[in-house]
Amino acid sequence: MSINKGQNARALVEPLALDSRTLGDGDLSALTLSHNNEQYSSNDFEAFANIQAELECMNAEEVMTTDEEHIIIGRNIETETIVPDVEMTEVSEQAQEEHIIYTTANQNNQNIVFQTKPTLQRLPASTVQVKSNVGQVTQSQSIMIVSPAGGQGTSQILKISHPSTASAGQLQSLAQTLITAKSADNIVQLRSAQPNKPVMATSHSGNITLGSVQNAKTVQSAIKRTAQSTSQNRNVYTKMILAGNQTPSGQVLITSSQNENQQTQAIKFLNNSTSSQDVTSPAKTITLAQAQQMGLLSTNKVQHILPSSPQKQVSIKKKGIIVNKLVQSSSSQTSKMTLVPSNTIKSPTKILPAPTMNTQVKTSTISNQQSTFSSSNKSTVQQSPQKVIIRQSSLKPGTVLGSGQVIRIPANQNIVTGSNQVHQIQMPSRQVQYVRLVSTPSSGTTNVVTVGKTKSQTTLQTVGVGQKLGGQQQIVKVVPLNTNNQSLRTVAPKATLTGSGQRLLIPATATVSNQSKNAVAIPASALSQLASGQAVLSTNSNVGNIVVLPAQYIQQQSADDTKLKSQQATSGLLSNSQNLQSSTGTISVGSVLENKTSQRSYTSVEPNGIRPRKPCNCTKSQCLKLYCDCFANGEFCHMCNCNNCSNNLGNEEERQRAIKSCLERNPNAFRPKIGKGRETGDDIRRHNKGCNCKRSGCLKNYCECYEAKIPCSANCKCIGCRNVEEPNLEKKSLKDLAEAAEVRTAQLTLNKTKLQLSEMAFRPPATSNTGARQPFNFLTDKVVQITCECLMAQADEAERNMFDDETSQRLIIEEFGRCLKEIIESAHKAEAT
DNA sequence: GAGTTTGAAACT
DNA sequence: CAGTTTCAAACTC
Repeated sequence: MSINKGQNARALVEPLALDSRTLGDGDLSALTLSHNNEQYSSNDFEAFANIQAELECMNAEEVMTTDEEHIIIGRNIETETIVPDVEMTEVSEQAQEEHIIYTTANQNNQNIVFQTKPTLQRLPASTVQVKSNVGQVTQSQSIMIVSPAGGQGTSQILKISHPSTASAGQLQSLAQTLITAKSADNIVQLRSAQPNKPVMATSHSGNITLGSVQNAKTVQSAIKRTAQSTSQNRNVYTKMILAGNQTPSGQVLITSSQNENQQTQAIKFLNNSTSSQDVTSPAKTITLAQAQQMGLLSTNKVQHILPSSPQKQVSIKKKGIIVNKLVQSSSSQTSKMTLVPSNTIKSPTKILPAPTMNTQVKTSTISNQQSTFSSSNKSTVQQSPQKVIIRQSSLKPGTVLGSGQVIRIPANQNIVTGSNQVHQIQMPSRQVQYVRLVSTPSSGTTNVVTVGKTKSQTTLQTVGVGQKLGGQQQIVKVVPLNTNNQSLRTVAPKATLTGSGQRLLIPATATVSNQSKNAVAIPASALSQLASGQAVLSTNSNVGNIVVLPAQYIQQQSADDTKLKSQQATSGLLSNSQNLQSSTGTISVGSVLENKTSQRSYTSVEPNGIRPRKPCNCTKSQCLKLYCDCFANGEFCHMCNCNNCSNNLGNEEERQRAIKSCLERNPNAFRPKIGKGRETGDDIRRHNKGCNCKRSGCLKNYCECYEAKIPCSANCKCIGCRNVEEPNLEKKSLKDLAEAAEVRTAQLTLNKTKLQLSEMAFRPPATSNTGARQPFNFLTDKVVQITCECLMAQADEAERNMFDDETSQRLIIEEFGRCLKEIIESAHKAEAT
């Protein structure tokens, strides 16, 4: 991570709907490998793990790609047995072994490696080890798929981009966290790949190698060896495998690769299914070219489907691999995915980005989010965005999935893509939700993704995306709306949108309108806020809707669903909520983050470190006015006590109108009120608008400045302000500090009042009929008021200093004289001008 | 927990 | 833009 510091990671979370109609069998079905007839059950993986355990000495296979992009293809299986997902990895440079094929040394050419079978190994959790090859790699990406060993539940896919150097410890920490989070039965193994050794996993995983591959280099991972050298442009991979033994605890497979060329990615699948088959099919790895040769891929149809950066992803576009794509953008960037915790956060969900983009972004609490998200339309995003597409195939109705679920793509699915990089995959009838994550190239941060699968009949899916921007972790969850089910406390998405276009619930900014039909274009600010936990609602008239929500919203829904549990006989949503919790809770991102960043647990602090907001109690505003803090902060009401609340997904239109109305009144309405001062330095926060307190002395929470724990500034129009900057905290007693603060407060108040008086006097509101500005013309009520305040302040100061009455009176009179003098002088100045 | 106070937001 | 009203949070009892 240290390598990538300074780079901002951007993640775009997109709902993807997979429409089987749009994509013919020739497209994605072709992606199915020859062995796709095989179906793998959860037991398969277990068996596979056993096998691999035997072969442990040989170490697991490693898929090596020097390239930045990885494509993951999941196959959808209607049966309970689950076919292992296919993994596609682009390989641009060497580093391949027998099974690993890389087609071209040219980085522009990107090969795709399909890996159908994950490599599993069983190791006691305590044996978690991370051995990573050391390279000068600046970045690496890993994809984790976590699926419950019991076969129940949905698998989760995690994409982790991380600096290669730091990956080992982080991965280890992550692995441990993941393990501990779910169950003790999880097995974690971290291996460092080493060149020159045959990759075990690939060998017995049955990778497909094309003879056409050239320059393939073998990369081997040796167990228990640390990479001694990352020599010569070879890819170095670190593999971490987390496997849950039996129980529905999730299995996690983590693979990280490192490359000296600054880009390495490895994708591992750990598939677990409910079926009882004992045989696991070996993983297959093929390049994209191979896939084409094999006829698995049609070169044409899929062409435009994949989001891609203009430069490096070209080949992929041509190749038309659609399923899951990971693109590593810039060489130096780092990204990381972790699981989003489903901890209880009782705070409203952020929905809306600030209307006007980019301008204020760096102020206040969301400053970290602002990094340079740009809309997908922008070229900057497209240069080398990281993209992750997570898709979930529908399951048979009634199928209960455990915490983890493997993302699958039905063979006949089609991907509809817009001009934007954001792609949408729709599965109309199934309401399967897909989410793709796109991170902008320049970002070098970590992404957190959690994918949870819900019950078949529900469209609820959670995807948590966390970004680590500016050193802060941010998590976003994507939740598809259940169009027909009310249990989500959300109203069915309105079909008002034309066609299947998706839109974002972003207030009134023009950027939204630019998005193409099927693509969701998230403006930079939107993404920024998205990263900070705001939500994006996209509605698709045809298909299930997906809402990007902060992690806590998931929990909210879980809680809400729990409430509904007693009410609804059909516990579809309930199961959803359970799945959500299980999926997100299986692997606690919070703990992961905590391990890494020592951040507080999500229970009390949001991922970005912001304390959760208090629930509102609005009664008359419907939570659609700025009176409502939730609304004012662009959040959905969540766990609030409000009445007749319309600040929720169910009142989208109404809410949008309210947002628009607010923006019309104040374009900055949704901007943070607390920004950073300009003149006094960037470190000082200030209230952008200032307060207007009159009676509280700005020392109670009525005062927004005081509430924000910032001193009043020149922006404030408060009267009798005592909320001034604290003096330097030295080694003084509390009494001394209090006295000093009091004196300072009085002085500042006095000075401020004088300044106001001066300003008032200098800008007289009235002139005489003759045009001459006489001093008395300046004695407006305001001036009188301020003068009185000056006198009172002087009296207070005298009292504080315990002057005697005579002295106090003298000081007050002197002050009065000073005020009069100032008024007169101001009058003369005005007259002169 | 009810009532009051307060100041921002909304309204005129 | 200023004054007033509305509103919800903060505060008090």
